[in-house]
Amino acid sequence: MVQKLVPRRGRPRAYDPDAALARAMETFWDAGYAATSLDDLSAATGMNRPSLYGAFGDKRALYLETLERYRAAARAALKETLAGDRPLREALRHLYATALALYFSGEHGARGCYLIGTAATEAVLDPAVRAALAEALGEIDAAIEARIRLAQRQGELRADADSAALARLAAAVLHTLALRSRAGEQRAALEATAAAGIDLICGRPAVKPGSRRHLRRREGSS
Amino acid sequence: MVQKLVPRRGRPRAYDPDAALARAMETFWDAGYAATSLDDLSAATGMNRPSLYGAFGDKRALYLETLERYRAAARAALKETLAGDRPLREALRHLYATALALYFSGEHGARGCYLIGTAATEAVLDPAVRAALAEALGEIDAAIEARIRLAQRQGELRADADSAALARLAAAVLHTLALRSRAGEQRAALEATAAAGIDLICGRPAVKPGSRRHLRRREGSS
DNA sequence: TGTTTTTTGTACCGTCTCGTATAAAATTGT
DNA sequence: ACAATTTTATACGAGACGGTACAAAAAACA
Repeated sequence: MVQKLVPRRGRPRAYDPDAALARAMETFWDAGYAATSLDDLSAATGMNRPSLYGAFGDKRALYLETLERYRAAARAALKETLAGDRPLREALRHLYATALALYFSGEHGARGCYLIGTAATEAVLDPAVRAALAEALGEIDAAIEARIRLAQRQGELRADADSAALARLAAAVLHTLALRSRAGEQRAALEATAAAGIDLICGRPAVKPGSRRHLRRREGSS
Repeated sequence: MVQKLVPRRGRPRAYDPDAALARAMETFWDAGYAATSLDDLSAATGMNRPSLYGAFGDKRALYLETLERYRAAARAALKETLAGDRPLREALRHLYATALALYFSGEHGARGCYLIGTAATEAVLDPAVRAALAEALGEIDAAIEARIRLAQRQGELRADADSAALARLAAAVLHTLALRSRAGEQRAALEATAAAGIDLICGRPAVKPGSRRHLRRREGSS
């Protein structure tokens, strides 16, 4: 990653670009894009304004780069948690646990998902942000759908289930965790909701603890 | 509602406070709280800045009032769509259809839910916004849970299902619709996701169209 | 008609905003 | 040691920002 092989010609930069990007992301994450000033970013990264400009361009370009950075991290997390070496239930449990750990990692309290906390607001009026958000959501859907199809091939889930629809609902659980954590809900409540979502998606209906007698299911009325 | 009974003493106000509040909300809805300036609000409402100040207080107080207005509308919509005069499936279908109609009603394209589009961003650093958001989400959960319990009493849903957990997952479908519409997803895709969510919650598994042979369900692996 | 009361419209203030110009500092090459 | 190159640091400028003072306007009261 670090290509410091041939030393550059002039004065060496006093910052690590990727670390600065991470700090900038932290700042946007708490306050949102619009409420974060260049002074805030300068203070968070330790870079003064001209250096910020030279490294990333203007505020919006910097923000778009943080979105790409977050997407790359999310991609890696999806690949790791949804690996095919364990049952689908375990994979989803791992996915939701990893997400909650991230959503609750803020210094100023829980802050949820970076995309939902910052990009969702800008998405209406900024096409680039909207595109990044839509692509990120699509990647999550696709990764979960691929894992569900694997579970279907392995006989964990009935083969005629709509894997795409189920994946989008599994992603919906992720979305609600992100939103609710940002709204201040307790982590234990979100863990319970994640577990209930897994039960619903993987085939066991949500049942009040203490009254799970038999697991057959009523059919819908229509 | 209108108490114009006894005419006030001084010069009559040239605006309708509630209509102005609605216009202000439209403005926040598109751009978010932080990116909306008082000039934007002045232009949208037709009120000049001193009038805005006299009527609502500062920008934040005005925003908090729009949140209350939205919550009141949401409360009314929940009551209407979740009425007990039809099956749960129909009630949820009506709820999601009403929500989608709202989420796609923006002038600058779909904008999703007002709370998710604006309040979620401010919630981390503004306790009042966070409280309003949390209470609004709680009201939605509670309304859906009450409707689910009714369905259980009427035998539509098995009585030992965890109504609170199911309600939070039904709300999660609402949250994902709000987010995805703001991300630019097509309305038809969201309608399909809503239908799949109803199937999952009310008891019929999501099945690929064209292969719904029998409706029995696999059990979870654990 | 004149006084009182409330709202409107304009103009303004201090502050913060983003972005940049400019010079000093720190390195490589010769 | 000196020139060339790149980054840093300070400082600045034009404009937008939130919020308010003040006088004109429009109504009810006397």
